[in-house]
Amino acid sequence: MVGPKRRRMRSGGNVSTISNNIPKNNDMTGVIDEDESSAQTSKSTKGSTTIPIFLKKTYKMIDSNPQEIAAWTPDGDMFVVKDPDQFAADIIPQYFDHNKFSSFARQLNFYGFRKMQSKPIRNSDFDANTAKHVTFYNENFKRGRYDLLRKIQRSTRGGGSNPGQNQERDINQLKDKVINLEKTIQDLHAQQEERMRRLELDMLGRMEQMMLAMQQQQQQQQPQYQHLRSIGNNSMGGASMMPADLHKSGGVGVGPNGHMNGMNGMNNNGGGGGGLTNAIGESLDPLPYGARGASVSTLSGLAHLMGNQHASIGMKNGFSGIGAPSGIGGPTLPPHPKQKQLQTHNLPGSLSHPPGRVENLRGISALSFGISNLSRGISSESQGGGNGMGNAFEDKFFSMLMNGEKNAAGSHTNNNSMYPTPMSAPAPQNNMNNNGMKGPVPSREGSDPI
Amino acid sequence: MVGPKRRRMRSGGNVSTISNNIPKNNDMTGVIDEDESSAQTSKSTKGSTTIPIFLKKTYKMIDSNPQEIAAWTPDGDMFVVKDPDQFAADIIPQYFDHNKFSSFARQLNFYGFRKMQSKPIRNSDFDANTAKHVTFYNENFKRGRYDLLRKIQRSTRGGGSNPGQNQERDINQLKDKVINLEKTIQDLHAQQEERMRRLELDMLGRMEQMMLAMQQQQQQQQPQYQHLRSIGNNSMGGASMMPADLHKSGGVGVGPNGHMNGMNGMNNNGGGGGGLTNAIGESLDPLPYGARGASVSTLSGLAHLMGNQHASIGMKNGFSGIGAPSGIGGPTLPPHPKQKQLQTHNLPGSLSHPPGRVENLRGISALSFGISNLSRGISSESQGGGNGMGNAFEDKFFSMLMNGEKNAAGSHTNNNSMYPTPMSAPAPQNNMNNNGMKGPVPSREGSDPI
DNA sequence: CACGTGAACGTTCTAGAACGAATG
DNA sequence: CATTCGTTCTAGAACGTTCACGTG
Repeated sequence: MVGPKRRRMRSGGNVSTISNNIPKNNDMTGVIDEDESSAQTSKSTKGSTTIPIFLKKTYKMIDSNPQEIAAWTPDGDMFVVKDPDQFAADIIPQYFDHNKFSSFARQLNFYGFRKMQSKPIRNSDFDANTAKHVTFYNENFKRGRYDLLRKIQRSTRGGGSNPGQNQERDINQLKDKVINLEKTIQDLHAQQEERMRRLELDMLGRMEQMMLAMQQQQQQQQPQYQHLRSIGNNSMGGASMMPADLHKSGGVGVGPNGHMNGMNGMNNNGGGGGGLTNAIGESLDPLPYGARGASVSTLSGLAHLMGNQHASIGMKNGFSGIGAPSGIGGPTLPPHPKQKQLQTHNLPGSLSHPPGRVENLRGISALSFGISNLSRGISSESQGGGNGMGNAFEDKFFSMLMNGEKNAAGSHTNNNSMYPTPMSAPAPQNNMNNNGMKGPVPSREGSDPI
Repeated sequence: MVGPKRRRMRSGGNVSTISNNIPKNNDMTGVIDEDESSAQTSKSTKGSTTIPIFLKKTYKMIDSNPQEIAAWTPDGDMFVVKDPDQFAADIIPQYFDHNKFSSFARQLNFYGFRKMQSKPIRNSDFDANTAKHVTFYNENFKRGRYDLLRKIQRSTRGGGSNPGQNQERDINQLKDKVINLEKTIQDLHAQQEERMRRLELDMLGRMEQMMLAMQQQQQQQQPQYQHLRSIGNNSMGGASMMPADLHKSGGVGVGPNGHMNGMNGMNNNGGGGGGLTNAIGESLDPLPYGARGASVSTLSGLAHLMGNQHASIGMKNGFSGIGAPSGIGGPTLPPHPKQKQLQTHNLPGSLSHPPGRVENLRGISALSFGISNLSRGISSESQGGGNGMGNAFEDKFFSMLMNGEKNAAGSHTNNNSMYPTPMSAPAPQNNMNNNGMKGPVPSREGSDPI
């Protein structure tokens, strides 16, 4: 094969020339070749076993050349071309069909070799003797490890010595994953909002209902006579009403029982779905007393509250949500929620909402009516009761905030880990700044003086 | 230019990769290199490990230069160039291909170093000896911590020349990102529950308030015919009413029990729902009527509130949804808004909770009383009037959610540093603010002492 | 003015593309 | 003719060095 020429030298005449020069005996015989010689180029076999000719030649070249021109590094992990010019002129042509160092380097490149930096840390270290040195490294190209060559494959080929490819795949997969996760998160957010919205609507609806009911009752009652009647009849609406009567009359099982009864009555009304019942049951636990009591009395109270006096009270809190903002007019009604929110919102800017609610709650709590108790009871559920009324709510919010923060925090940590590396990250500046800014800096100043 | 000619070794890819892999002949001997050398071959190895040549050189430069010209600060956290001119003229050229201090500084800049201020605060403090001193600081550039250098990366760099390393880095980053995202999702799930609960509590609290207010009003108003009243009260549905009566009359189960009773009544109305919310919502659906009845009685109170006097007032504000909308008689009001809402809600079935709740709303909506208006009014506040009723609340909630999300989000991206502290703060608002605020502030200023 | 950053230009190394040659 | 490899030339990416600009 090699024998007679052939080889493409290709390009310029020089090369060719050179090649000519070259005897080509190539024979990189020695340890190396033999075997393959035949195998050679053909890709035939292959599998991993096939060793590209370029590698065989290069290995032999480094292994058997004058140390002054090219050689293995002391540890045998890399090879150094001490005099590229001479190497190109005298050595390369002996093995390849050209005499260009760049072409040799390109080939090394195809096979995954890397040029090692040769620059000294200190220029002073610069040594004319080594200045020209060019070192190449390949994980599987080491002195005495001819066997490793089979692991090296040309980059353009499927093979893959290049880890890069696999990694790329991984990267793409991960990117897809990230995209999906982000999407999921967005969906979750959307859902959350949706739920909250619904819940609010639901609550509002309920409130309306209550309002209506109350109004109606009032109307009915006013007539005076009716009430009684209503009782008998409507009773509740029954539901609740009924029980009441019952209780009275019978002195029913006041305690829980009484309730139960009442409930039952109610349930029947509501009756309906099992779901309801469940709900009810649960709900009760939490706020039982307060809630009830509150609610009961409440109504009338509300009017007041909302109305003039009370409202103001609520307002006091400061937040207030509700009443407060409303200022005068608002005064009466507690509707507030929003108002407060608004206000709060404005203030904080960022967190606006959450706080707002909290505040509102507080305002409410301020009312200090039985309600407050209720609220607590409620809140207590989640948290634990003891706190001041407002507290409960506040706590909730806090916790909420906390959670939010936590997340953030978590992210931080995590992120940190992430970012560090990432340098690549979009905003380098940020990274830099942050780093620089934070911790260290401050402390340091003092030091300056030095 | 300057020095020896150009050498640039190019740090680029090589450096990194190479450095790692490389055995080192490079010379950056000294303490420095060794480590890397081993690193081994594969370029794959660690991305992070790569240390830019600039840093190696600078480290070595500071570490091995005459103390008179450049040195570490006493604490080893920074380095000081005592005589920039001499440093530029004599030292820089030994390591780099130029002799300009500004170029050196520019590089330091790329790697995140900050120049510490050395100016004296008082003129009198001026010291000719230190006047020229220039101090640079980098969180990961400290005496005896050569290992930290790997954490420093060039700001502009996308990755290094080495694809492998870069890819690895990317992969790690992506993996971290995935972890964070997954965590975020988990948190979101957790938060969702929490938020819903809170929202419900909040709403319940408000409702209670209203109830109380109404009751009070009622009482006030009614004084006349008390007998009826009791009834009337009861009416409420008994719920609330009942209790009242009971208390009065029988002193029934007073205490808690009494409440309970009331509750029952109420609950029934509102719902017995367990947690207030749930109970109510649910209960309502089921038993609309009853509820109403109950509520009605209550309502009366409300009616008043909303209705004529007070309510109207409140309404004025605009917010308030309640009163305002209710306009005159609650009843009169056009319920609509909600209905619509409800409907929409219903649609979504998907969300488990929501739906249920929604439905409740529907029931309510069905009532189509003035209440609906009320609700709207309320909602409107937050948003601005025009929207559908629910909007206001929705907005709030949304915003709330948003905020929460933001935080989370923030965390991902920015926050890193920021949040850490927040949690502690008592007031939610504060927290938020703090968070945002914090991060940055600290950073630099201190340093400047100047 | 000082400091930090952006932009321009040069250098180095790696990778892509084009084309020839050899093998089957 | 299809495939693979060799050889060149060129493009891309990243860092290094300078110079200039904006902010305080």
